[in-house]
Amino acid sequence: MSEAPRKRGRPPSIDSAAAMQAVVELFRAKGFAAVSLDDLSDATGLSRPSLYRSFGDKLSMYMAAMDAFGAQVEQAAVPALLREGDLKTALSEFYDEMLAIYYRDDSIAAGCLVYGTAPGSADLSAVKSRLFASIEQLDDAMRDRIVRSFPDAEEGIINAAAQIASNTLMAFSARAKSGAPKDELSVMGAQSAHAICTLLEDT
Amino acid sequence: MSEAPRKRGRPPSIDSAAAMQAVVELFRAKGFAAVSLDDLSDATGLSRPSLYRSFGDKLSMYMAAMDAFGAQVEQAAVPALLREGDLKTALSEFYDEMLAIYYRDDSIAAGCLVYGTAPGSADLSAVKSRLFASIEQLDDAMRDRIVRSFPDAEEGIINAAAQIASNTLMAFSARAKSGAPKDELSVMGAQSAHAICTLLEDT
DNA sequence: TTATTTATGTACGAAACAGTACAAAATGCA
DNA sequence: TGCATTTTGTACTGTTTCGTACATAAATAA
Repeated sequence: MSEAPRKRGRPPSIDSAAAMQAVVELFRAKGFAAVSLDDLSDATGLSRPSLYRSFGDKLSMYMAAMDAFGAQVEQAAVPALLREGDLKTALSEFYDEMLAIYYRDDSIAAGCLVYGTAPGSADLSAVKSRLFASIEQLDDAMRDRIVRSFPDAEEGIINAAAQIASNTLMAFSARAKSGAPKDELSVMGAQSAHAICTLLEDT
Repeated sequence: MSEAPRKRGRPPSIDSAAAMQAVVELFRAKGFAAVSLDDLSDATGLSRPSLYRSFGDKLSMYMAAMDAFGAQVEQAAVPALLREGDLKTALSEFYDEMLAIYYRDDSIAAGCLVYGTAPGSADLSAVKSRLFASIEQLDDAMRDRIVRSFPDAEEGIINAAAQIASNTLMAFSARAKSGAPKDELSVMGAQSAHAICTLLEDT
């Protein structure tokens, strides 16, 4: 499996993962339409033809960037949500992990690549579908986690709680982009988690 | 005041309000960066030089569109929030009015001009400031309305409730753009209102 | 060494774009 | 009727942008 059959021609000299990370950060900061291929070329250090060969056209790059960003979220934040323990701390810690990503790029509050920039480009059907899938995935993850802590809650309440939990995260992206300080959102996340638990316990 | 002193030169032949409405719809559907002046020219029926004279450059048009959109929200939805009665129905009806705007343009779910497209263009400082102001305004309106129904609630709870109420609306825009059906969001709004009231009553 | 295969960047062409100069059109005023 | 004033669209400039053709570079295979 890990055999390297030594390929034939000139070996690639580009760091594909690092380039993709630069692509993610650029789209995250400026959105889809405002980024030109020259911008991407500058940010990655790859020539425009190399970009095409590696990632296809601009839309493909954007979609790939969303995949990469999603993988980072999956790896960094989702484990906090799934950890054992009470729902309130799990949610709070999940939000904090997401905020660490949203505020990752020191100076600018880059926010969420998906929830922050995809809605503005949802006239492209591929983007719209991807956004829908991401939201659905988030709702499902929230619902599953809630059921785990409150197995006897009725379905309507569970759905409402899950959606509120999702909505909080989506709003975080907009708030981060607007320049809201990270600490403020962290408190907001804890309060939101508290409210969700109150709702679930109360019924 | 309403005197028309009959101006001197050639009278304007353009309907400035209708043109602005077309500008709003275009930016709402495609975001800031993806719209070209030729698109705006086609949509409004105004020539490019006329657009410059009437509204300035593209960024000015976008800012003016956000003002116009905000005025529509102020006129159509905010009264529902401020109406007398219990908080739950006031919130639910406010959400429904906002959804009517978000889904206004029959075919496409245009969502919110501010929360849907501004985050993706927040690297422009003017847009970022405008987004921040809009969110702050929404939070304040929610807080005021909540205090009116729950004057004795403690401040921390009020803030949390207000932010949840705001977050719900912001998430609506993203969900609408993703293609979520309007009815689904209407139910979500009612459930969110219910949760907020539960939180306030419970403490 | 020579041929083959793969990767890379320079350089090109076509299209889209923003912004403006300028002349024509439409009104009031004398 | 002519003059001043304001609006309007055509036409033009320089720039940006996308996408690709093509020649060069770096490796393996024979």
